[in-house]
Amino acid sequence: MHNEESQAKYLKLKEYIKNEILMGRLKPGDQIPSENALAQMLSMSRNTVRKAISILVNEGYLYTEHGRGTYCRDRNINRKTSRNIGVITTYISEYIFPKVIQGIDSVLAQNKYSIILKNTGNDVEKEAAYIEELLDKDVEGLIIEPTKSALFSCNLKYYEALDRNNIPYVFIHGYYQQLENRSQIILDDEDGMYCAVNYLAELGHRNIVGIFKADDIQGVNRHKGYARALAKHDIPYDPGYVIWFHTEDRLTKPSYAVKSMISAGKPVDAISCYNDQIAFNIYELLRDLGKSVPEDISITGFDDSYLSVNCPVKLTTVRHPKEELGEIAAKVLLDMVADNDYLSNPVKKIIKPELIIRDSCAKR
Amino acid sequence: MHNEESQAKYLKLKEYIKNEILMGRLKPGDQIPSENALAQMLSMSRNTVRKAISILVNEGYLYTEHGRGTYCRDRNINRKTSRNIGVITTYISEYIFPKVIQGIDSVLAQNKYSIILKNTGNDVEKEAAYIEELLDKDVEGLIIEPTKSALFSCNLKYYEALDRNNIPYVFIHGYYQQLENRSQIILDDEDGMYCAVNYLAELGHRNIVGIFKADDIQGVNRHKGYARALAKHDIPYDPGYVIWFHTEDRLTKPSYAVKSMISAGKPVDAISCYNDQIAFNIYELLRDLGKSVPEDISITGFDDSYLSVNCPVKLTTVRHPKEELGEIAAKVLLDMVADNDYLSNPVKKIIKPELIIRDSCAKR
DNA sequence: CCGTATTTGTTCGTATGTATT
DNA sequence: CAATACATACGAACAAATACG
Repeated sequence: MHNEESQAKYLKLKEYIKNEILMGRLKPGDQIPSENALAQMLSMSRNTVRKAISILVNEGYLYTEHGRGTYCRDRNINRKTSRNIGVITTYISEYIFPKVIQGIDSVLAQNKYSIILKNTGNDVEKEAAYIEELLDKDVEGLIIEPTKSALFSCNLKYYEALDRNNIPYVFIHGYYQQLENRSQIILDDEDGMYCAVNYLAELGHRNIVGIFKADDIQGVNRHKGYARALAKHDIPYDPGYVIWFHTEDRLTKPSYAVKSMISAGKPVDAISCYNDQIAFNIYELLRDLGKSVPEDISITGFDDSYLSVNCPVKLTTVRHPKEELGEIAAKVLLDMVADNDYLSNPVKKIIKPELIIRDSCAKR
Repeated sequence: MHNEESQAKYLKLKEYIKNEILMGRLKPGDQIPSENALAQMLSMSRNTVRKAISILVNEGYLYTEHGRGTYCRDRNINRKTSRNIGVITTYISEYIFPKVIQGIDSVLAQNKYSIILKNTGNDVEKEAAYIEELLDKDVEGLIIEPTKSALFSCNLKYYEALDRNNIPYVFIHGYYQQLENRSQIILDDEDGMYCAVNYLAELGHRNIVGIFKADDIQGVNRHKGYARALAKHDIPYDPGYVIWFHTEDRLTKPSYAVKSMISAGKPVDAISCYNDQIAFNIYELLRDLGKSVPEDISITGFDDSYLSVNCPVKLTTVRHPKEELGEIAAKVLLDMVADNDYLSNPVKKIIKPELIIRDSCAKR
């Protein structure tokens, strides 16, 4: 077999039909074209068509009636009792993930549900593949941390498939603009960063660098808070003080950009960072450059993670209610599972963060 | 079709083979004649033979191997194809858990398996409940971090149920003595602690405190390594220098015990800790007591976690191959899933740890 | 009720691809 | 490398169930 996709013809047809069903273009009870018609349309032999169909019959997507035709089966029957909830995260890291999943697990375990864990590594295609996989596994609901949520989601059709199959889902941390009217448990990222930058400005700092993640909505919103706080204090917004990084260059870009600024002699009073990881890296960079925190430069983190207390100079940061967020998401989802009309009642919780003042900021 | 039984040829062959298996004339592992051979013998086309075989493959009576042949499957219990693997951990914490699960996930995702995650909070009854739950959910295998593995397991019957149901499982980090001949991927805890204490002794320390967890087998084994290293250096074993703690008092007991020793004026040269978390706590205690590390007292950790590098004085510790361990466990489990006779071939991997020398130990 | 067209079900033959031994 | 075994694919014929005029 030497097809472009190096995939068997019958498998391609199988996937095609399966997709039509998942995407709702084929609804339960709908008749598919006859074997002969398909064979002619797709210029393959009837035998090959039959092979594809027989697999889908075996998997429960189709059923055949002798002399009548082949039809799409209603697969929603056993869905409601699996007592499994899918959790799709972007990263399984030491950072805030463990506490969030702890919160989710505590609520789900109490209600005798299990977590099916998937992580995308912030890869949009994996997100699509995993939603499809979980559709197959009959989960009763999903908790999803969106992948690259600042970008337009190309996986919209998969979310629509979830809607059609009556599988509720809750977004955490971020959401897609196209799916704004879905349930979501998020932090008020704008307000959080506003608090941090406002605090820096009140301490007398004027040249405040902002470091933000460009590819998720949290980064975009935190940047908004940064700009708003500057405006309040009549500090002109200078794009030269704003550093944007992406998932792919997260380990190099922020440090490199700050280093360039400082060695170019640009005045820097303070640096407000996208999160504690960045702040920790910036702290180490400044130390290596011979600058002391907070005497020479103040820095703020975000998330109130273990890093903010483990850092030699404890970081002033913005509280992220990690476990609580997981708990709320799980509770909201279970309510949606019980509610037949959940699509009309999306739940949006925007958690107000608070500033945690520690040792990494000083008066100017 | 006008056969005597008015039955399709392929159905007859199917029933015939199925009967041979049920009557025990075809035993698990036996090879059936090749498709061509059967076609010739029974004077039917190879296609018809294939149809019969494909049904039996689907029903789980046979399996085919490309290029080799078609074999009889061990079918005393219906081996499902849920493509789910249960993972039972003791804690979902920031500590080493995320990296271990990352390793597990990377291998399972590659093989299109999903993780069903359960955490016991080190509660033996929850362990039992979750094994039972996962039996219900048709997982194909389990990766289990044993709960309180130093104690005699009262959940033996649940593990026996797994055996009876042909659901393979792999222990990680520890194991139960009663289930010693099951697959297990563990660290050589004794050797690891031996290296650490040996290193301390070679630096000239004699009064070496050891802090160990009493309720898991890792603690017991690490204690053995501690004792062996002392013996090698002719340092008498003094129970007064050994601190045992349990899951429940892990946050208070070690610090309290060390504090008591020091305020009682007992000479302490070095402290070798059960893990980096304990070492980190002890570091903070010593700092608060005005002792400096490593000048006044040397300390060692265990696990090479983020804590050992985030600690203001970077900890000398023992390397724990967190991701690798997860990967190995997942690979071994998948091999067992494919092996009908996995119970006779337990895989035991004991990973040799190595000492990571950083800044928390000094010559006496 | 009959006949015809359509649709799925069964069977055969043939050819070629690919993995294993 | 050759032989063997399973995998994919095409084409053809006929059987059996159904739909419809």
